[in-house]
Amino acid sequence: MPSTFEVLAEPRRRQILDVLRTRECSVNDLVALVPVSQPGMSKHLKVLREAGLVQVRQDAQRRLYRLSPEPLAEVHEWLEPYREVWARRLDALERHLDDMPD
Amino acid sequence: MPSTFEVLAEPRRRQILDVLRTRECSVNDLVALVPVSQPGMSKHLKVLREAGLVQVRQDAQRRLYRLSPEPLAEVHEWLEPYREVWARRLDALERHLDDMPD
DNA sequence: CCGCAACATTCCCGATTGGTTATATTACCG
DNA sequence: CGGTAATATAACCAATCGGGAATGTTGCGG
Repeated sequence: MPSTFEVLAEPRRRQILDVLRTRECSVNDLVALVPVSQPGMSKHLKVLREAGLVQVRQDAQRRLYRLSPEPLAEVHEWLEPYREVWARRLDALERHLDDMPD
Repeated sequence: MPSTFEVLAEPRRRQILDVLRTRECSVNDLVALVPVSQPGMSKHLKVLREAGLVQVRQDAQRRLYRLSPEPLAEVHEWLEPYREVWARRLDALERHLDDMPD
């Protein structure tokens, strides 16, 4: 069972999420927008589903996929201590620049 | 050339970064802390180096690695629009709960 | 300048991954 | 109920990846 990080490693999966972020889509819609075959799209969507990053809703013959962003919180939280590090670095840089006469 | 996302997909590489976040380390230090052989560690460090996530400094025979968090900003920025989505969802949930009589 | 200690590289392996083609499956519509 | 549109699954392939053993490389210390 791949982690959210591994699921996001695939550029096309991120691209799929970028589309679903703005609107619900059928599989065919996504195939038209992302350069991948239909079976390939179904595979990616399965990975995204199992990671909890998308949800499906049936509409006649179509399946409408929509974003389910909760698992992204894990990534956000992993990143948090690093944000502190780079904020500290920016502070130090600013103080250093303030000390420069020119 | 792998993206930051792909580099972070590896659990052990995240583990390495977690260590380097708090202190500068030699390769041997890291081998003692992360379950991987020394050649394996050198490989991971190479990937991290080429991604700009760590920097090296030579100290006698040792090489001291330290975190270089800047590339993580890319991940942070990709995540940003999604934070808005899940913030909206939490707001909606709260409003909904406030509307419930019980 | 020799020998060791610390790392990096090479080589090889099994496993996984992403992709496509071909083939189910499913649900509507006439 | 038969056909078709939409999607999923199966089967297969090439490429990549992570891992370890063996082997280079480099820089110090005596």
